[in-house]
Amino acid sequence: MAEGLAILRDEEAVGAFLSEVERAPFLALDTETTGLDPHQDRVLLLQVGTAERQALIDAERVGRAAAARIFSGDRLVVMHHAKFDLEMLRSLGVLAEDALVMDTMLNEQLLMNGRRQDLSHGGVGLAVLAERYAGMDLDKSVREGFMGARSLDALGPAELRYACRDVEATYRVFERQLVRLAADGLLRAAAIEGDASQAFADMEWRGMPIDAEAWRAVVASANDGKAVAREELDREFDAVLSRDLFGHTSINYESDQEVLTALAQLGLEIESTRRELLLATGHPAAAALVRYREHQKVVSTYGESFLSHVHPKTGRLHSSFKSIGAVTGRSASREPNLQNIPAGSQFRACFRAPEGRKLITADYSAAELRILAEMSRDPVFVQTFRAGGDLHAIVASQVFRKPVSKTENPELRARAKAINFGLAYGMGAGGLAQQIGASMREAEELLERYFRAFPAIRGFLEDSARRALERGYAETLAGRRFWFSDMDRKGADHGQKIRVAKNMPIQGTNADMTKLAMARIHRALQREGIDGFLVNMVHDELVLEASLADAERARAVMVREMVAAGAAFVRAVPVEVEAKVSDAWSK
DNA sequence: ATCTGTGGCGCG
DNA sequence: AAAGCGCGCCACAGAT
Repeated sequence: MAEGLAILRDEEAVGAFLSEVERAPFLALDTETTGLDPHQDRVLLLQVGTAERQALIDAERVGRAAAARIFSGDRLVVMHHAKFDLEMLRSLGVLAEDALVMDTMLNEQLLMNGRRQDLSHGGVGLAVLAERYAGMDLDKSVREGFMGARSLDALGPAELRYACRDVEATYRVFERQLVRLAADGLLRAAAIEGDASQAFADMEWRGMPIDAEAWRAVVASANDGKAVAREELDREFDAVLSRDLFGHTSINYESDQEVLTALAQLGLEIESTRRELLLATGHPAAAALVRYREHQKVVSTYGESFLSHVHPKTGRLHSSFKSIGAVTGRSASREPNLQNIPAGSQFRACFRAPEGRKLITADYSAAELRILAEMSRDPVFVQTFRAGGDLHAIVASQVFRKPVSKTENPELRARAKAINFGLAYGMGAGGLAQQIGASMREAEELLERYFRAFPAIRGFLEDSARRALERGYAETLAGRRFWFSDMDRKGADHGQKIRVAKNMPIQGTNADMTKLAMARIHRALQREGIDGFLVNMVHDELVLEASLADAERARAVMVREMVAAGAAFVRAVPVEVEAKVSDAWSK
């Protein structure tokens, strides 16, 4: 790495280096930046190379051109936490649309999923992997030197050597990971994750548009509702509350302890303050508490603190998406979480496209049940989806022995929907009884009727879960795996493992297809020159912002690519996507 | 004054 | 309330 200490500052030098390493099967890439915010901070250094040879590139002078060359053709570029580097490069104007990307961090998560407790953060850092796979010691203390640096001149020889070591480490780690990924059948999942990291990077960088004023109005009205609910609560609890000089009650309704005590004084002995138990008492005080809680939840979680995440430069919400956020393979969103915005509420309407633009919402219809149909090949499930029938309604009419449709006995359809999901994931008769407010005996009978109507469902779920426990892992249709080692170590009981074994392949396959869809949409929009980009993903739903002129084309791309991504895994039944062009995020 | 675990609840 | 799965955020409670 002798030449590594010189910084390349022109395109010819970059070109010369790249031709020297063009025979390498892939390149490792890393960046050093002035900070973590792609909208405020800059890329100083771009490091690229192999295990033997690395180049340091002056990012501000030739970063964009260098990146264009690095990401050209179908070269494989490997990064550790690629989303971060891609997002920082995105702010340099680098699109990397043809890039073939792999991510050593996501690879490690795939390899360790369920095998190590600490997989979420510390356990997959580059320094840890460098040590684990290549016996390299990445001196962490040098790394701090980069963060304060405002320019390349501030970087001394130690920092530059360190920058080269990161590339070397990434390269060596990936070489070793490849062998393990292949051995565990994880190459396809790794490819999906790598592809999706580009879409996630762009999505985070773009951000979700929000109308903060409209949002504040919704919060204000929730605040009013909370105040009213509070007065109502005070009236209900009047007999057991003490008041101060001003007549204010001193009870803290956020404290479960205090609430339980007050309820007991009213003669309501319940084991917890969960909504379900409160409502079951049928007492007006409990009902008032539930109403208060709803407002409280809205005001606290979706109140002013939510708006603190609006970016000062862009005015948008740049949530941080963790591609592998759950052991099933699902992603997670934070700061803010854009995946738990109240549905069918005023809040979703506050996510509005800017002037002259549109938001397009597209979601898979009954994704998990179609996946279950694919996996089980249950004849009734398969036939129903092929015929375009209403599965929940059919379940309801079979189980309740009454005609059910959107118009006839619709409440039974809603119950059947809950049953469908619950039973598919291992809910027992007890859970079902509670869910639908039936007796244990009735629930047992319903359950029996359900599984008689869909003979292959129970058999499939039980067989596949048993096989998963035998071999030690569950897996999705893309080959993503979840090992039971952590659960075993933690002493999880058999039933819990069985339920995870039933659910993970289904939920995880849904994640596989949505991520594949994201990657395909991201690429297609760029290839077709459409003015549109992803702004949110909620497990089986994608939200895209597009110009007015391109909205229809963008919608068509979404539907086409989501269906294609779904069809990569689900073949026995059609994959259906509902998409809608609108001014705001809605279903 | 801060950290960590837990209960409760928003979403799919 | 241990028994349907997966998350993140808020507030409280008990700890340091």
